[in-house]
Amino acid sequence: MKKDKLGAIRLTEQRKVILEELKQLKTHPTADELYFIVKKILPKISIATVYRNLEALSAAGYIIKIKSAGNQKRFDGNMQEHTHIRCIKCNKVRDIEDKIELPEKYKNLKTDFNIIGFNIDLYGICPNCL
Amino acid sequence: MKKDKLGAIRLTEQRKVILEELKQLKTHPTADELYFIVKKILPKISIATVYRNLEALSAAGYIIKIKSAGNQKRFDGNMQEHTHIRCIKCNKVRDIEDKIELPEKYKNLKTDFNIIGFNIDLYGICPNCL
DNA sequence: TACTTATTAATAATAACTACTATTAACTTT
DNA sequence: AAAGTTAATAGTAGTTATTATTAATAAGTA
Ligand SMILES: [Mn+2]
Ligand SMILES: [Mn+2]
Ligand SMILES: [Zn+2]
Ligand SMILES: [Zn+2]
Repeated sequence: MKKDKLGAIRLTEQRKVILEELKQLKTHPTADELYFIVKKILPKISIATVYRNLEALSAAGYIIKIKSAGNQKRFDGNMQEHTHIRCIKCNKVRDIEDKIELPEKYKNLKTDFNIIGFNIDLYGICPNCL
Repeated sequence: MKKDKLGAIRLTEQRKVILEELKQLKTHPTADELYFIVKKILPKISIATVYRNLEALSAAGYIIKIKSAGNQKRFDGNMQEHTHIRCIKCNKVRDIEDKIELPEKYKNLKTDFNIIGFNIDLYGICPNCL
């Protein structure tokens, strides 16, 4: 079985197209937005397949799932570490080139949780909504 | 970042109880969790009233709405600036006393968005899920 | 008081997933 | 290659968390 080094998932035709199309976008689409894009290439694809595979691809580490933008999840094919800014009006997400680092002094915060990582995102208003 | 002045909403009995109960908790409850707590004091309250008023109270600046913890929103009556850590297994949210500041060098990020503020939250595994 | 507006409880409706099922495709063993 | 086994898919049903509607009630105002 030809499995990829990232996670153990098989890259089916549907998954390949979802992944390729997502990687070409800078827009952080929602599942349904990506469904309409992918449907141009695979007209018979089911929306459930898109949802299922966006989940599978993010679990396997191929893509990023952005949960904090409105009530819909958004997806990102750009695996470079980078920061996002989200529009509080329309929930669109834009990349910010700079990778924001957490200052040293916050490396050992007092908590009984086992710290794995952190998330920084900015929020504001996009040019379109201004 | 910026504290809004409290909006003008009428504090009905239901709203007072929701607010008081929420402020006594350190647990960042979901709407339905808070519904069961409030029901002990106001047994006839409707769950829709809890949802509606959590929205109203957060819009008016009385409470904080935490959107990035799983698929349910969580609410926080603690209006002191503070940071959260979220358990990636059970989505519970815990306070971290320290207020994390965005380093100076990130004050001038290159973006065409109108930056309003930023969010930092940590994630990890809570003692219960370990 | 009479009128107007806001809020409520109860319930219906919605949005965004998520699970199920029968079918097909891919891999493994014979 | 054939048969057996497992994984993935399309289509659709079901679920969950929230949001809208509605008729009744409470609060604010003239
Ligand atoms: Mn991005
Ligand atoms: Mn808190
Ligand atoms: Zn916008
Ligand atoms: Zn936990």
